[in-house]
Amino acid sequence: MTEKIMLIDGNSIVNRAFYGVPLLTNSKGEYTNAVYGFFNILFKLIDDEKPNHIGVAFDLKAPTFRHKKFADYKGTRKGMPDELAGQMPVLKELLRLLNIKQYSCEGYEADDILGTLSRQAEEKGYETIIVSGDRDLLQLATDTLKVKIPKTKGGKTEVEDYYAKDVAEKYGVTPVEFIEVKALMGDASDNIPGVPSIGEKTAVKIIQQFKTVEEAIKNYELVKPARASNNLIEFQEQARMSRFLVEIERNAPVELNIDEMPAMPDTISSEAYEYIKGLDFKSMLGRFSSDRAAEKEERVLNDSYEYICSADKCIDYVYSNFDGESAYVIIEESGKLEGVSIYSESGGCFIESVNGFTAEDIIQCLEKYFSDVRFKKIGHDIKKDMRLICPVEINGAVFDTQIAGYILNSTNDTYNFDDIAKDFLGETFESDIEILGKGKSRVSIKTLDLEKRTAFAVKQAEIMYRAKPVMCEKIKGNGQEKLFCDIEMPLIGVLADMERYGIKADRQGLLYYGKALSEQIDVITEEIYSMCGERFNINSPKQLGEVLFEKMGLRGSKKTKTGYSTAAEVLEKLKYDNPVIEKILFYRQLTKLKSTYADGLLNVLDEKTERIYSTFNQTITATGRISSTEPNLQNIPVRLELGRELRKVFIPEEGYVFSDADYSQIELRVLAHMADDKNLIEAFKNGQDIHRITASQVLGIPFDEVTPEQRRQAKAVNFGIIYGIGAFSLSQDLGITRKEAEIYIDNYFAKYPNVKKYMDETIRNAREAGYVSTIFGRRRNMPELSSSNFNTRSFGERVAMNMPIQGTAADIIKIAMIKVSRALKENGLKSRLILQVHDELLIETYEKEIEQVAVILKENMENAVSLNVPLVADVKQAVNWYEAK
DNA sequence: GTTTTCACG
DNA sequence: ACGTACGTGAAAACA
Repeated sequence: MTEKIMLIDGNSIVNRAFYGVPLLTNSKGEYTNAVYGFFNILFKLIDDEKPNHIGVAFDLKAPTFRHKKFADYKGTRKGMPDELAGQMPVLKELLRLLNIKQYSCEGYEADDILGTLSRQAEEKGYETIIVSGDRDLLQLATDTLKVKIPKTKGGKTEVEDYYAKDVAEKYGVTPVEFIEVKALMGDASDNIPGVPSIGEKTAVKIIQQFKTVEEAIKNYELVKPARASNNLIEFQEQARMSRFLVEIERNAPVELNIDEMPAMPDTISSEAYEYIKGLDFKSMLGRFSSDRAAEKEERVLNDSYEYICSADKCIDYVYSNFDGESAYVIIEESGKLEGVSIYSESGGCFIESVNGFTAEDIIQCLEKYFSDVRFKKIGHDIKKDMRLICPVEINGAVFDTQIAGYILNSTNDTYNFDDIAKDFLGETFESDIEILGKGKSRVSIKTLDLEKRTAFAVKQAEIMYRAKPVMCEKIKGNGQEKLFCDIEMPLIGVLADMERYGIKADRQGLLYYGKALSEQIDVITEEIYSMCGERFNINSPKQLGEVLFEKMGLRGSKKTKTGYSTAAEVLEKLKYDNPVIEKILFYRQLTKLKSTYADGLLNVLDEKTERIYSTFNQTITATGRISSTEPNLQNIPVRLELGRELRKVFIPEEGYVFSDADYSQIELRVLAHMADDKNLIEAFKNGQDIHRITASQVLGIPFDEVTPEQRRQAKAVNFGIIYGIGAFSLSQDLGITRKEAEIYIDNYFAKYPNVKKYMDETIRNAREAGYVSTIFGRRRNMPELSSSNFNTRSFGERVAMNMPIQGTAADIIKIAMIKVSRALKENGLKSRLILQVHDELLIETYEKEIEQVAVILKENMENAVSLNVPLVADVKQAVNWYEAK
């Protein structure tokens, strides 16, 4: 076996990790994000490459030979932030405990150590890999030496691999020439001057022609453009200096010794185990075996935890202990209740279903506990519980810890017990996934012994009970009580009802629709095969890309990470080059409808009731919207006629009709209100077509003379404003030049100056406060705004502009849903709310209640809140969802 | 499990 | 010079 060596640029990777991972702390309040991120990247690299020797190089604080030659080298660099500096000793200590070899060398940077060690490794014929976040290292790539550049993208690590040929492909020069290019273009982050007026494009061109800086200087008359030529001669010393600074030293005084460089160990010392545990890196421990890890941490079972498996004892214990406020957890396995745990100051119990004492018995025993409002209940994902124990109702649910977690930070992806324990109690709790596993290796709770499963069940309730006051305090501190108590908590029941009712679908219609699609797909598939001259999987972007762009030679296209893009927007541009393109686009439309909708919906159509039951998630979106899953009923086709036909299969039950109401332009109205822009408010007060008004005002033409095309453009601008517009995207969307788009946007802001002011202020406030919020106090944290990465920061700015608008609209319709649902119940109507699609509500309406429902919908939606602009909801009746628009 | 594409507001 | 509008979920291919 050949030796495989991985050499890591420690400083560069820990920097990436620090900025790529949010500022985590362990339970002692020490920052750990950079160390955590470093090891995440390291483990991924090790899993991918399986090196048998690892070394990590670090810079020293002392000045290097580069500083001695050029005092300003890295002069613009700010020092490490304190949050990172404090983690460096931790990182180094942990590496030491894991026996990972560390290199550093006085007077030299980590780069030079890597350059030197890799040279020695190559000379000995070892397979060598260099890892760094710094592209300067690409100069070291050869046909056999690979440079890996990890990128953290939204929490995940992706790695780009570069051999010499990859550098050539991406940058148009060889790795060695890469040094010359950098010398000419300079590097602002290292304060390497380069040559003025020469940027990447020009530098590459010059080096492609002359190969080296020296040659280019010698032949400066031939260098184009003229400005570059002049500067090259004038700044030639600066260019030589830059080259010196950029080139990595490959003869630093360090010695490679692979015997001192073991791979990542499988087993670690108890010292290392304790150290990792102290950092709260639980998941990391899973990689290692250890003497200590093997000694299972036997938890001492709290004596006050009561185990209950009989009706008598259940009733006796519960009703004599939990009459005030308590937290409960329903333990469920594949949709079936296995047990219930309850916890309060007076103790905790686990009521378990065992032979003879069934799930139904438990529900019966606890009926009063759940349905009587005098038992104040803290739950977690109460909506799920409502469905689980239906028809027994849950009343008096005062606090849902999952939703509270979401309100306090809407950007987390989970709000599980372990998350809550960590975030609000500063404790670690082994999650159900850690204890029971996930996927097909998940085991039943029954496999745990009695004490363990009692502790496991009751601990969860205990966490909720203790976290609640902490969460309450934060909610109050944020001014979010109303949002939580008056919107999110009451919404739980509304959503639970919607899930329980479901929506009726016409099975025959769905089958017929799918069959018609299949027939068309068969025909068009053959047509595409014959037009392309071969049979292949049209669904595979890879195969399709090869056929279109390689075999048929269609014009080059934008590449994705893995190959050619064949997305509709790309194909659309090639429509006139080959008739097969239109066929493929149509094929895509057909197969999407068939697989996702026709087949997808049939799969979830209940055979007994002929209804479809979606799940509405209340804790997913970063903006406050709800989402819909299994199936998603919020993305049923409507824009194209063929897809829209599908809506005909969604029908009301016998004796009922649909009442469908949608808000008109709710987001733009919210914007008008929040920005308090006179012009925009006036436009809505006049009650006319808003896009047309925008066109007329921005273009300065009479309302009646606006052409359909002008209206279309204004509509795109209006949408763009809501999303945090950019001239580039608007130009793409409208097929106009960037310049024209810019003018359009400028004119828009000139006409609606308060909108501009509002956007600027929102971003400024967000940067200061670290979050944005809606009128009702819903928040989204915005760490992106202080990112040093341009793209991340720009994204943050767009999000900051969009979230308050989208979020306020979401708040408003949630309020309307609660009001509508209450009105239906208070009036004793049979009609029920069954769907919400962001700005639309659908009510399955009892025929005799049509008029009443129409009034309830319109009144409650339009008066859900009072803004500076009127809210308008249009209500329609229909015999299916297709007709409702 | 990740990537690509496409359906909706 | 960057890379390019906000928010979702599902299916199929691919690794």
